[in-house]
Amino acid sequence: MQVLLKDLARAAGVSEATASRALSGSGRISSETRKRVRSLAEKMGYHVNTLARGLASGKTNFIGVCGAGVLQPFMHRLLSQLASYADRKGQKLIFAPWPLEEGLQVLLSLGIDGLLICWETLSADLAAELRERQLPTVVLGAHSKYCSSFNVDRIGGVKAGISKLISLGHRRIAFVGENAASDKWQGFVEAHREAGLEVSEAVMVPCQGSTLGGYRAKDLFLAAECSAAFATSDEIALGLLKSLEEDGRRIPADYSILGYDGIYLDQLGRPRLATLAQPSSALASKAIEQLFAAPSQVVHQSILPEFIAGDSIGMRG
Amino acid sequence: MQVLLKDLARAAGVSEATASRALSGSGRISSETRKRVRSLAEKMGYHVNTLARGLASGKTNFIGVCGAGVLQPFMHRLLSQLASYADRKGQKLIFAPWPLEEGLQVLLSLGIDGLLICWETLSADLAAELRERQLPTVVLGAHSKYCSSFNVDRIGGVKAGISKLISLGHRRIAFVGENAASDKWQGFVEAHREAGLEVSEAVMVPCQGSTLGGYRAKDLFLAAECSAAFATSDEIALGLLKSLEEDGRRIPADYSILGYDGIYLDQLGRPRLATLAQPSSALASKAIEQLFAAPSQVVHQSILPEFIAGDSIGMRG
DNA sequence: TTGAAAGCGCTACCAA
DNA sequence: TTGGTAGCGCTTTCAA
Repeated sequence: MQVLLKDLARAAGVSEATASRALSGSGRISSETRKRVRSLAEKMGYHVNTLARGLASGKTNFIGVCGAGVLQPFMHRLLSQLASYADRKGQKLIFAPWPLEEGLQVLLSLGIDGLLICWETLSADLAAELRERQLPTVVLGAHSKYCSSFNVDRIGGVKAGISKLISLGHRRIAFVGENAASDKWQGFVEAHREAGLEVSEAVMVPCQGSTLGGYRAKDLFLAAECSAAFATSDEIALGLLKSLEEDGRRIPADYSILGYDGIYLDQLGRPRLATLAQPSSALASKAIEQLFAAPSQVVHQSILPEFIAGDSIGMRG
Repeated sequence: MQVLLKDLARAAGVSEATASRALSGSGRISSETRKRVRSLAEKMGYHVNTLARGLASGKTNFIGVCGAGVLQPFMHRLLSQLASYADRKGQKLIFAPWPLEEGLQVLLSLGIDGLLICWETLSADLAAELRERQLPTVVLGAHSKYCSSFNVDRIGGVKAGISKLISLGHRRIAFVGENAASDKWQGFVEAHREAGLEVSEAVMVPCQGSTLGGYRAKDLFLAAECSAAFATSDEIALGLLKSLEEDGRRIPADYSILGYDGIYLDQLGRPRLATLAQPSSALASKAIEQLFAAPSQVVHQSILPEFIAGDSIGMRG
């Protein structure tokens, strides 16, 4: 049989109320009673029923995680960081890897104490509902009008990466990626301007945001006559790199390639793609911190990606 | 304000009991009342409180997913397949990507209706606890003594893959991977035996199960004087491939490489690694099916990985 | 087919 | 510091 609170209370010779206090950590109670009840709970194999506790207290110690990115490759690092920071606050992460609206309903009906939305923005309607419930919410990897958000400073990150390429002697750098990536394009342009270089739109190599896209972008890239490429995602970078190598070009001797995201940080040893990695550790710690900060404080912050010096960039040949 | 069942009932002019019946789909109730209550619920934005429903009914419609593999790269496909099959049964997946014991406690205290354990086996203790709670449990990607399990037929899969290499003219194939992979080794040997070929232990190239491991295994592989390599994971395969190409060898002209797992199926276009992909779709549908089958029926099944003919294998040069 | 009422297991309030 | 008691929001008997 499942051990219930009343069984525990009876065995300890106290009331259910006292047993509950002993376990929950709050409440006024003698430390001796607490110790006794807790050790007994362990011995008897008692575990609170989360459902009942949540219903009675209105708190579940669950933090819901949803949003487009939840199952994306570069999210592994972020998710495990989030889980570990949350753990220190005694909270557990629950993932709802579905479309935002749907995932949100599940999470809300579970009585989560906080919500993290990853790589997606919040509609006004949803924001209103969340506000009404007073649910602490943080948006990660995007900006939100409605709640605290920790965005990635794509402009600054790309700018720093491109400056690095320029300092390595590259004077004509291709911008390979989906056109929509306008933040990244802006950082790209700013780095050039700061170095006193002109940027022609001819260095823009449009391609789909996949490895295949990068693979197919080779001819356009070569036609752009650049000595280096900035790819707006690591997938693109890897595809392009592969395709250039198959063509007999050497990386980084002939061409330098800089990626974005840091998807393979844990996986690839050498040769490692130089990339602008998502600042997952900073994002995670700030997000969790903010979730438990004064709820009235709405904070917006942008965090720079981390420049990872890999083996795919070098001095201009 | 949050809309509660009693608000809905009052608005519909029925008792809470009736409103509850109208929503839950079971219970005897006139279809007219049901329709009225349901449309009203939608209009008023009513959502059941999962906590309360779970507490009262003992059912949550949640299926817990835990085990070592939950956040591994090749699990993406499996997890989304699981989610979609579960959805058809009106169930939602909840992920607990922590060490098994810990994740299990969270899930159990949530009152899940079923449990999927991925790529891990169940200890006798845990099995006993699950049995006591009568929680339908299925183990995926491993064999279990204690509950239904759908394992991957690694032996048969590798055997088929190696036979394919043999049919392409390869007579001496390296086995690159961690030594622990004994199922795979067995399949490797059987394929040779069936073809009337001898297997020398000299073709065993031990290496760590990472891209870096594969990258470093190059010299040992070359020393083994094989025309093809079977790597026990795609990471290893990719590392080895990369390292050989850097060395000026052409794949598959000079060497054929076959991987295992299918981690990049969705991501990489060309060139695509030939691999033995985890049979995620079959695993997912069978697992969900079994979860709702007669609980007394314990089923054990092994499913063949899917052979993906990529561009990394070819006729012996 | 419906309504009234008794819980599900726990926490929170009040009084002692 | 403790115990009694009234719910949390829902489902599920049992009668009607």
